[in-house]
Amino acid sequence: MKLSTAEENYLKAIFKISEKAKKSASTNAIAKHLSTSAASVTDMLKRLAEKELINYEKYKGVTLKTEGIKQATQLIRKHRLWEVFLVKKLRFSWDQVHEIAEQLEHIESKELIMRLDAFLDYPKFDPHGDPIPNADGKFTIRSQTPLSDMHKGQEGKLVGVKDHQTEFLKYLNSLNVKLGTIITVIDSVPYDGSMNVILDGKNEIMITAAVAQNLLIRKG
Amino acid sequence: MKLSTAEENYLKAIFKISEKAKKSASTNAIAKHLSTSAASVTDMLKRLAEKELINYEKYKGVTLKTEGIKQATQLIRKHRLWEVFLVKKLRFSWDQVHEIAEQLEHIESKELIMRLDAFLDYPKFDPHGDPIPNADGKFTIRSQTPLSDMHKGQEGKLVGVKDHQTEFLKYLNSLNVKLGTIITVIDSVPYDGSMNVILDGKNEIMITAAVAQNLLIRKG
DNA sequence: ATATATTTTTAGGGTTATCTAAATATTAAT
DNA sequence: ATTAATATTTAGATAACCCTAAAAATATAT
Ligand SMILES: [Mn+2]
Ligand SMILES: [Mn+2]
Ligand SMILES: [Mn+2]
Ligand SMILES: [Mn+2]
Repeated sequence: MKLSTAEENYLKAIFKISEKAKKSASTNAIAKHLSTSAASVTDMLKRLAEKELINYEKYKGVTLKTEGIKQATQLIRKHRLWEVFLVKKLRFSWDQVHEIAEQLEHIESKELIMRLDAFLDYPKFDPHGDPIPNADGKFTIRSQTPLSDMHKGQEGKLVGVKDHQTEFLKYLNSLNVKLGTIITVIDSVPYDGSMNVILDGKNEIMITAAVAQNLLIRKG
Repeated sequence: MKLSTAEENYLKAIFKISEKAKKSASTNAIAKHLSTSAASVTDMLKRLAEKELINYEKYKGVTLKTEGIKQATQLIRKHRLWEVFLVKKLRFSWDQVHEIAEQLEHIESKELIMRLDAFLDYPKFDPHGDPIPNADGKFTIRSQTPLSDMHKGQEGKLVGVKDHQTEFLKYLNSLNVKLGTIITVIDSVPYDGSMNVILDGKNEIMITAAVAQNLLIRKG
């Protein structure tokens, strides 16, 4: 089934919202995610339901049907592969690639994605540490903990970030925190959740709770 | 100025038609080029004229204004750079890349094109031998002659093809004719314009006039 | 020069994807 | 259980592109 860019974006939004909330996506949540009006969302939901891509009942929120999941997953696969390309091959910084990948993900060609995947050597994770679904839509699962849940003395490697905003990523750049950085918790302040950590066994820095919540660590 | 995909395609069509015909582009020529109706073309021409991208007078055909030329040229630059990427990096065959490049050319990011250009080592020609305009819109000019205009005993290198259709390119593949192939004219038949040629000093083959007209040779 | 053929434009519509404002349904609070 | 707040849908428009059929302008042929 050939979908429009708008339809694809809605499916991806529904996928991401229900993945995070672990329940059906509400009209307002979709509207917010896509920076559009609730009325426009209702409009589109009717059309997506008509095409059998989603389960939609008035006032009840939506979930993706099998074909909707497949389409959303493929879109995410394309988005993340392109992000890898932009960072690994074109040497973009991880804070510059999301917007461009938002466009590239809609390019339609099975062959292109197959070859891109091979060219990049079948990456399993994107530049933000997000898993890249394979051609069958399977995601690699990885055990990870938000830094904010770790305790004094614990150590691990930064494997992902929750927040993808340029602002946040640039701040991490300025702290010299990147994927692969080894983070050791020196202590955490119960009062405000801030933490003192050591990066790669070298520099000690202070990290606020807001930042710690968005850093995903693989312990050990 | 931010243009829609449709607007960009019209500008490119007008550019190519007037380049080839060396005069203004007619409504019908544009319609044919874009496989759309003449009515739709008139509709779009009004909008492009409104945006000061073209010179348009009812019934008189259109030419591009400065900004229209700039936009069309940049689009061609992007198309051809992507084609180089697809062939050189993703190992597509030259007959498979045009359709995908038609999509990729509309991705908007100055930075992306700059980096792609560098990644590809600043190519001057695309996989079909067409010149890639530089960032300022300048095309490299190259002396070239259709094989059909060459005479017995003359020799040269294949540097481009006029016809870009998959059908034609696949036929060339089957003849083992590619860019860079040295072609020596053994003789040409005045009756039907067909020619006998030698490829890279090895195999002798026969080429019809229709094919010879679409092969561009740099003599010597 | 007039008739005929061709090209181009206009008229009238359709689809997709938006929007704002108003109406209705659902949820939360008293 | 009403009422108030919030969420969602409907109503009515608009803009961008596209269409076919009909009208008008231009080009060609006799
Ligand atoms: Mn992204
Ligand atoms: Mn990412
Ligand atoms: Mn092409
Ligand atoms: Mn080309």
